[in-house]
Amino acid sequence: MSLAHALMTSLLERASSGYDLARRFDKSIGFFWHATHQQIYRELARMEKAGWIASETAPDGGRTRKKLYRVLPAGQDELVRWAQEPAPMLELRDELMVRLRADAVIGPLGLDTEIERRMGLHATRLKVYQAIEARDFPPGGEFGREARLQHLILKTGIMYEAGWLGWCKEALAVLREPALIDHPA
Amino acid sequence: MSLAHALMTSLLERASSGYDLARRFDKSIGFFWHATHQQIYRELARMEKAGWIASETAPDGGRTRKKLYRVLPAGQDELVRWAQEPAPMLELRDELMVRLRADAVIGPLGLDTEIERRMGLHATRLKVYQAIEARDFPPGGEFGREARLQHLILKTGIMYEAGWLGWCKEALAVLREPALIDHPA
DNA sequence: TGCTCCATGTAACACGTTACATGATTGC
DNA sequence: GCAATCATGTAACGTGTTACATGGAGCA
Repeated sequence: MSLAHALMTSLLERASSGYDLARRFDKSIGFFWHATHQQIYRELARMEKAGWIASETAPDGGRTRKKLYRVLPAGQDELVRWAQEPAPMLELRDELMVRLRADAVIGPLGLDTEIERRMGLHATRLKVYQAIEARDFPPGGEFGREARLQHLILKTGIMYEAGWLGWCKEALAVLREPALIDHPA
Repeated sequence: MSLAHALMTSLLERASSGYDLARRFDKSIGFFWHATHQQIYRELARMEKAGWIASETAPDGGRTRKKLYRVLPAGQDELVRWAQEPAPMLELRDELMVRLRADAVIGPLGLDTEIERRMGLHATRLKVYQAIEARDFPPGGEFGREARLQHLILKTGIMYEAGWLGWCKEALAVLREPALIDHPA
């Protein structure tokens, strides 16, 4: 399990409530590691029980129910330990591959529509990442270690979306080759 | 859920037993959609109950317990229906991104070793895919619709592994920039 | 008053992983 | 005879998803 470690990393960057974390996991961090608020609350409760994090009521005089979590030394130790064990690779496990295979066996299923839809999604995300890059990492800027690593993560997203965008174009070309229509099977 | 649909696609290509499917999901198909034998047996039982597939004892005179599954019309209808609904995108959800972020916040954690390990894994897979491509889709060959789509799927794997291989090189370069060691944080 | 957002949770279910179990066949 | 492989399964658990529930705060 590594949601716990993702959350601790976020908490080290800034002490937060579950709600705050859920929103951050819907934006920046969430582009690379998505989690719902239910998952987050459940995991925070476990981590507190394990002694990795501690909570205090937010310094707003009890106006809200907000709980602020911070990472305890035991939690940081655990994070360091975990960071050094081998990480499982991200598997290429895409339902679209199954659909393409089904299309190959059964016959044309109209997957080009679906691929066009996804091409739009990838293009949108790519633009978002590129906008963030232009804003946070302008060319010519001088950056320290932390910023360079964050930039690397962002560039991973850019590479990823650009790669899939290119793939969509190729896939559409293959699906629409006249030969595929003229000489079925 | 789409393991059921992946299994039906495989069964359409060839009627098989759970054991056969498990082996195929450990090789060719498994490069794009992994599943353990336990998952497969459980899913086959469900699918038979749902009337999507049917089993018969293998035509080996009862020498083995082998059950051969084939897809029923209801199963193929379901597969066609499913193939036409939108497919969830493959999310970039890689523990290594979390580790890089932790490294950015806490300080150097020696992730270059891990990245080198993964670089080896990607390189190995890439070679496997390229060997399959050279064997099954030699340049200059003439292929029908089915083969072209299978080739597209294989090329997806090649693009994917080659992309990550390139990423690993860039990540190593960033992690080893002297500036990152000379001017921490 | 009613709507939206803040903030935290419970419950049930779907899916994937790991460990364990059983027995037959094949090859040395 | 013994080990490896064939072939099928049960059980328990961890994680992720979806639906539902609760109540306060801010604003029109």
